[in-house]
Amino acid sequence: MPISIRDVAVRAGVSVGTVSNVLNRPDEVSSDSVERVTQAIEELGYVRNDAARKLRAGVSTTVGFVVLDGQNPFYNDVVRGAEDEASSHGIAILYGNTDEDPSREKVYLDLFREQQVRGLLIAPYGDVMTQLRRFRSSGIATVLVDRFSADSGFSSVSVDSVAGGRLAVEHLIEGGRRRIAFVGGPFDIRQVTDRLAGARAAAENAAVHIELEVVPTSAMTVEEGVAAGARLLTRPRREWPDALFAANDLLALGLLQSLVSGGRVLVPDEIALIGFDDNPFAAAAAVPLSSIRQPSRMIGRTALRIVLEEAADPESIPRQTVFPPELIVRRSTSG
Amino acid sequence: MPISIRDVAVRAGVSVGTVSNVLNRPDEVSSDSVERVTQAIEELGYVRNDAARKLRAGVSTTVGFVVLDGQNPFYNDVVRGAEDEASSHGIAILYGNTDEDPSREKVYLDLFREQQVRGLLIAPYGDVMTQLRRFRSSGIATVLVDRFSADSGFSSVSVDSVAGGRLAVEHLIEGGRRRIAFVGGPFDIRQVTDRLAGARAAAENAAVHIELEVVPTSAMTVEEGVAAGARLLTRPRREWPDALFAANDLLALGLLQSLVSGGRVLVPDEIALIGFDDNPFAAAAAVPLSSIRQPSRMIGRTALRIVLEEAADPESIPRQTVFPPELIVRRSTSG
DNA sequence: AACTTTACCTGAATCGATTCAAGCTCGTTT
DNA sequence: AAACGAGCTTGAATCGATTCAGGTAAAGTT
Repeated sequence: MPISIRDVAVRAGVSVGTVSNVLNRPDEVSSDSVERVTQAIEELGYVRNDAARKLRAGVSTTVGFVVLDGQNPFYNDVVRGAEDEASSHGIAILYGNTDEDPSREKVYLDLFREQQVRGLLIAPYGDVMTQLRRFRSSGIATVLVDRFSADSGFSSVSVDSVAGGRLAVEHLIEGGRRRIAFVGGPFDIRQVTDRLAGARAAAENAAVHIELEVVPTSAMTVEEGVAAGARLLTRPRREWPDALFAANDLLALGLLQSLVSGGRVLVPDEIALIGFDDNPFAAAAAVPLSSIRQPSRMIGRTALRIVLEEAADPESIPRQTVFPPELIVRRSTSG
Repeated sequence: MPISIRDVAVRAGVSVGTVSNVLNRPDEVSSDSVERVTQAIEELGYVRNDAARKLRAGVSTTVGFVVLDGQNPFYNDVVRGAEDEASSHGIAILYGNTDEDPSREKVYLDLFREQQVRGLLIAPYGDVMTQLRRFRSSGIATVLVDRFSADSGFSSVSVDSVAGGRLAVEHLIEGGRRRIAFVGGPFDIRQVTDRLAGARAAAENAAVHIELEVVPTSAMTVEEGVAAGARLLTRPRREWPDALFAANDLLALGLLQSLVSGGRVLVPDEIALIGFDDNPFAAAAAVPLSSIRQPSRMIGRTALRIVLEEAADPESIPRQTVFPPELIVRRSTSG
């Protein structure tokens, strides 16, 4: 026997219309009624039936968030930011983690469309543009997260990865490093190529000559980092780079593990190391890791705010929001 | 102009009742009708309006999951397991991270009750029993995750923390350690006291004399681990314990950082270290961390399965599912 | 031939919150 | 005294999918 607005109305001695008004526009109701209704709600433990509300008023109180790697702390932080903003608007988040699997991506998009979410945030992996256009034609506002896409016609919130790459390599150069290796891949991930582009720009603009080599990986995981580190160390010592820039902190943690285990390499004395994302575990590594911080919570917050605005105003024009990255210096580059 | 079941009915030349039957019990409809309706749905790009469905049929296609620490990889894994199970049932997950804040916990519970979720999974922090009982009286199935609670009248899925504590300390003793410190806190978290109880049991049952001291912390974070490690190291060397058992891997990572930074202590030679949770970053630490693994995905999967079963059968009796923990040995204890 | 059964289909009632035209009370204006 | 307006309240219509009593036609049974 769930309690309906009718029960509340009876208890408060008013009509259902008045109860609804108390809930939605309390200023148009006498304070006497407001009080009686509020009390009745309290006593009965009434909660609005969102399904009925959604059906009649056509407003949804959920926003979908599809994330491509739920295990990566960076995305957890982004979600956390979105949550903060959402809960202050009384909005709940439907969460879907695709683990870089395009078929899961599709499943979630269908599911969320059935739910008629108010809006959709997505950190896309595969080619979801077709799906997303269907969303838009259903009138569901959509914002891309962590992916800049001027051409797609969707709003986006991301960080300037090129600037981030530049920051990282400039920092290494300032620290006196001259032989730098970029470790990352695969190269069909936009963020990877952007970060590398930034690194290249920094190397070319430097006042001194910089050697920049690329050490490709097949994924951005700790394991791949370990493997890449081991490969580097098979070289004769004088061919080692004197600094590594990893495309994200998971890779960097793996590299670090390879380098320091068994006391083989002194970090940063022999090789400096910088990552990307400022993963909370990176600060806690054996040698605390320098990194490029993305304002992850802010990204989530902003994305949610934009999606709500676009949901409210269907005429709104897609906009690209780009945040600047921030250099975080720790021991791994400041020997 | 969203497309409704009525549009589909017109297009297919049948009644709305038949369309609904095609959607929900296709075996009671002639194959001819099924085909015509299916095609009409396809052509019109119709998707069910879940709000109307929920309102009338009272069935919900979402399950709420309230997590107490969204930053902890352990919970991310649990959520991932729940997701897997959920999406195979066409169910979406409403996600709420409380960050150990009881007021956020309350907000989410209200929000999810408004949404009339099919069921609720919760890794509770504060005292939510009152709230939860209200859930149950609304007929919403509820399962506690990562918290055993025979008395509460709710089902639960968790790991035997006492056994885990025992495993950890037995392993340390077998490795020849005799002066063991348990690092953890606060002690109003059930998992902490359970893990300590297991540690105590192992120490008491050992064939040799074991000194077990308790080093309390005010939270289970990396920072607290670092602080606890620093405190330990202020003692004269001969008063150091020869092994540490941290109540979770975040603490252990912090301890490790304190111990090894600057080459102060050899791990495991001088002090062995074991954690709990088998956090993926623990395997990648400077000294790979031994730990007690919880079958986190399995926990999530199972919890979701149970909550769906209970939602389907309101007469069902609450049951406690307890998984065994598993010892994972890495370098930090096997010098 | 009269009946029962089977296999489908139909369409109105229903879920609960919102909305809005219409109504009611009082105090104010003419 | 009649007319008016401000301030509130009321209750029926509505959203779209589901359900179910009732209906129909064809097949099966006696």
